[in-house]
Amino acid sequence: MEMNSPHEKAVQAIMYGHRCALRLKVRLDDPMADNGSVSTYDLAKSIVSCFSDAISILSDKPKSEDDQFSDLSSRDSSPPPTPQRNQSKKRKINHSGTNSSENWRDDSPAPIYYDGFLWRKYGQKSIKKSVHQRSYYRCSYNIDHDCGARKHEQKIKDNPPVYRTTYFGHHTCKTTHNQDHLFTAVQDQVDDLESARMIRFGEDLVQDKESHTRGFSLSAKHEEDTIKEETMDQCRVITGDDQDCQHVMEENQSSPSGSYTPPSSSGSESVMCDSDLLVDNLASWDFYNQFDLDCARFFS
DNA sequence: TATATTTGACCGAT
DNA sequence: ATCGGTCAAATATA
Repeated sequence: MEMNSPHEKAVQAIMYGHRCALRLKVRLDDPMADNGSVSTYDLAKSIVSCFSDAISILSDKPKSEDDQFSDLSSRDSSPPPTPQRNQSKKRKINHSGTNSSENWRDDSPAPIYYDGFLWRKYGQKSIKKSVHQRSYYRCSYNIDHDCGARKHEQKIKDNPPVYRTTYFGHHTCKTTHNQDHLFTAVQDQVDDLESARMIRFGEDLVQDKESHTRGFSLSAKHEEDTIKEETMDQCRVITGDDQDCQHVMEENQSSPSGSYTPPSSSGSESVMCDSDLLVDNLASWDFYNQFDLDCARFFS
């Protein structure tokens, strides 16, 4: 099963947000039950971002479904990375001296926090034409799998913010190992917390995830943190107030934004893939809904 | 201590 | 000489 249609992406975004919301609720119900590795603010921000994503995807349907995503992937053997989770405009670019079929540009209102691949930052430069610096990333499997994929990311516009990510080369690494660690990891955290609660309701959704023994870091998270600090700095200049910055940033946020720090995992031997995640989620979706109703009744 | 990021140096292209 | 991309030592982080 492929995870390509906008509908499926929207469903995933909503499910991700739902998991974050569940965790937030768990924490609000019983602050001691949570290990506190993720701040309440970050959880809330993730929830807002996920719904923004879903809304963006669904409201974009009339024009983008046919000509942008499907068309480009079917025409080219090296499509942009999937799953794509931000509202963005993808464009093939011509770059003299390189194979243009392997280069992609992606503009989005927020830094891409997860594009299906793991990246390692290897440089950052001031660019003549822009006040914003450009960050350089290469595939985290650059050495392990001799993967030559790279990307640049740069904020190219303020108000509304536009972040341009340009992809170069194609991934020769095993993408099933590269993709979906974030979702897997996030789901692990939420599942752990949910398991504890669901037992109270006589249910047992504990699943063998194997992921807590793995260790990896998400460049995208740090990438986002950098941008976040830059944005905060800009806000401070204007408002001189950190709380205002938080509000402004929250309103401008339109992607899950990496605020949710996943647990460590080495990822290199993960076998979790799209279909696993989707089936798993769909299987528990009805239960989650019922669980919400039960909780609402129980705590009201 | 291992791994990732930061940041000035280096280098090729123009 | 300047610019943009990459390297790699220093630094940060878990």
